[in-house]
Amino acid sequence: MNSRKPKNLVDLFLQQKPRSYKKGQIILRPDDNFTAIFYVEKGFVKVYSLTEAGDQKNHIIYKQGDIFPLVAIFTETKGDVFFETIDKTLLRKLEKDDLFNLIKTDNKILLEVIKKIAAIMRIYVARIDGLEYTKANARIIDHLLFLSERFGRKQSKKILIQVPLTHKDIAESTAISRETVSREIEELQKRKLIGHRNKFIVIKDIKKLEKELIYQQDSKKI
Amino acid sequence: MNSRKPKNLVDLFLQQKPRSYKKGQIILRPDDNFTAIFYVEKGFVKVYSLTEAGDQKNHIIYKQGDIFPLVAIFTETKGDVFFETIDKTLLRKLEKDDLFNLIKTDNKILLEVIKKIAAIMRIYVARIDGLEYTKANARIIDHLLFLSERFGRKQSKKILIQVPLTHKDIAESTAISRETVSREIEELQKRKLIGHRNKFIVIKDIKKLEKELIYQQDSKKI
DNA sequence: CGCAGAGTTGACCGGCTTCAATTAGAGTGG
DNA sequence: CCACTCTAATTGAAGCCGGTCAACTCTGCG
Repeated sequence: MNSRKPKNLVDLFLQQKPRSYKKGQIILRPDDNFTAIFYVEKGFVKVYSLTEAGDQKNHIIYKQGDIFPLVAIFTETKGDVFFETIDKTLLRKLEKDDLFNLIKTDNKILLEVIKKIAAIMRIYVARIDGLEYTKANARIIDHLLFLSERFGRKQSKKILIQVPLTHKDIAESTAISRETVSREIEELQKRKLIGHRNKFIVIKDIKKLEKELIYQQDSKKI
Repeated sequence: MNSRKPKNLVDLFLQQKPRSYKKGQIILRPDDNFTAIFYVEKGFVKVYSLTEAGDQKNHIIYKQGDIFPLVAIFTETKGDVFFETIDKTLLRKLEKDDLFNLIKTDNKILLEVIKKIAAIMRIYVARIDGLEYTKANARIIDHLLFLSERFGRKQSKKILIQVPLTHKDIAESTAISRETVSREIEELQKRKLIGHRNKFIVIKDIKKLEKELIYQQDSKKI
């Protein structure tokens, strides 16, 4: 660990040496020792678990500025999750002990950590909420809105979702079959609510999409 | 706020005056100002959002030792969630500013806060993972296992899930209709995997239940 | 005692998974 | 740079899981 005292959390990570990964590399697996913490400088890291049948269940995708793992580091329990890059990615790695030694004395950085964790927690809440839509198309639309908030970049009236995603990824994030995802996505494209620009999904009309979600969702009562 | 310097986080909360609530009272709603943080001394607080159709979507149930809200307090964003007691409950309330003033100087307590948050985050991860089972009975079985880990109390070979839950609650936590929950629960009772002791669910054979989950789940490949 | 909410049960049917058979596309190595 | 391979996506058809509706029972509580 570099000896210069870091100004803030990001500064601390940037003192570490950069590690570059290509797409599809596993950074951490369940049987690893979770003694280090990573900072995403560039790229994307997908977190998922596996069913006994071998199907993936995607939890979250970390992007630039995020740190991981959080649960394993701060609870001493390790989960059954894999961390895998889904694009060319640049990480910084810091030994857990080094971070803990620092935050024991540096209160400002500890508060930064807490805010990062809370921000990720907000994502998790949104994921749970989205997964609780009972209809497949509501779940997909909600997920698209979720993605546009987390990875979206506004371009005039449209929103470009700047993360490389396959229909398979979306299926594994929403508990829907891949085929149904394809069909629903195509339907939304036909209706000009979404589109795509070289591999990325584009939200063409977010207002309409939000209204669609309200309309689509199950209404047992009324 | 009491002037004596608290030894730890729980101690700090116990310095506040106790507030008792009966079942079904709403502690916080989306339009409230989230300027205070609560500690659960006794009882249970359910967190949920509403669909536009008025259906509840349950996120998590806080129990003794937990603190809330977390996301709203540490990210300055407020969600669309309700906090409601589901039993006779005792809470301690602390103004956000008081907590922040303390943790600015008391590093030990801040670290305690981070660990509490990480522990809750672990729950959220488990919830996401459970909601990503595509089959209803897998989702229910997983949820029962989840509940037994979070609220279970071992009694000889059985596990008593000590939290008052209705089938409706389970339905709203798993994105399954209430009728289907009833049918699946009954099936599991018939097969002696679960039972009930005065309003609480009892896991009679957790090993079998775990195996059932493996067996039930979708296996597209092989 | 009566009402409201929770749970039960049966029947129906439709949304989504599953299976299968191609097509398209992306990544790899000579 | 092109051929080869593997994964992703498309499309159609069939069948079933589970949502929905309805009618009824049960339970707790004021």
